[in-house]
Amino acid sequence: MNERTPTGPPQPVPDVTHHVGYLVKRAQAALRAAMDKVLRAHGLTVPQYSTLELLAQRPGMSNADLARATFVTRQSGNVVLRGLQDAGLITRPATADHGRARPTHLTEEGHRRLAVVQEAVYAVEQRMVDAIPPQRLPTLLADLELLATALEE
Amino acid sequence: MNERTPTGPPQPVPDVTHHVGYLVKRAQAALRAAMDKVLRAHGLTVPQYSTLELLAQRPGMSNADLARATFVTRQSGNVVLRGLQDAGLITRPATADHGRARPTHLTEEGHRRLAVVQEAVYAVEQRMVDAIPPQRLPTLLADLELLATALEE
DNA sequence: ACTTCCATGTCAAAACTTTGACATGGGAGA
DNA sequence: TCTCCCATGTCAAAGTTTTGACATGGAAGT
Repeated sequence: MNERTPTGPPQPVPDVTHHVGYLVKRAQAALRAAMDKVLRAHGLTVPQYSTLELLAQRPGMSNADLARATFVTRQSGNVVLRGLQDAGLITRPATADHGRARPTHLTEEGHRRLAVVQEAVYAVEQRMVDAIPPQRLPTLLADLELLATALEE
Repeated sequence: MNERTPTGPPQPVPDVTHHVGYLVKRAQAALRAAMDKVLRAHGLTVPQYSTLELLAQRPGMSNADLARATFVTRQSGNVVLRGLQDAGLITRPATADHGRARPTHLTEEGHRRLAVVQEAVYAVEQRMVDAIPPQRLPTLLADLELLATALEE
């Protein structure tokens, strides 16, 4: 074992459940469950909601853009868009004006549905924000971004 | 808009990609991709690895225990265990000694495979740890746990 | 002892996601 | 201009996960 360190004060052994990776996974699983729960009441899935939210802020994103931003494949993104289109929440031009990318936009109904759902979803976000000491929140956001970029490069 | 605040110094508008929820999702997606990449080389999936890791630290966990700990359903857990059993990495008694729960254990081969894979996986964990200023790491871990528990209750 | 309730294991079907493949449009560089 | 390369959209198949349902073993309370 370790020769230098005498048996110090009782410290919990850092098992897997205290690793960064496990905690990130756990937080995400809890988030997913909470979002699923509130979205189901409005007949939307998490990827569908995420897509609406992104389109509200950056209208004209293509399927490939949205897929990257929601962390799924283009093929999955396509399924999501089809569902939203069938529900009348988004529109896509039948023909691409430039390249193959077809810019997507929210319909009036899409904006309305999003506004309604946002109340519920933001409440979930708020539960997270409220759980963190206010002065630590900016640091937490920065650190989460550091984790992501460290793994993405 | 906001009447009190005069236009201050240039601050980035907090769009969706800066919300806690989005960043947690992004970090987890990056983690998943990184883990998949290193595990694929060893012929294991992420749930399979997670299961091995948990069993190494807490031998005798049942399928239901493992499913909860790896954030999947019992049914998915069952598939994972079947795969590991077929690969000879774990053993499950054919009959339950108490209740219906069948305690699972690593085989010798399971321990060996885990030891090999751990090197690669811990390198991924280390990339995350290295990205965070050391004095902030304990706080980050604590905050991730706060996020999770806030959503779980 | 009996009933009720809960957790577990498992089967089958449905839903969702990814992998693999291919065609098309456009830009970069010879 | 022409060729090569890359990104996009989409189809089909495979793989994975969840939803739903059911049977069984034990524990708690009556």
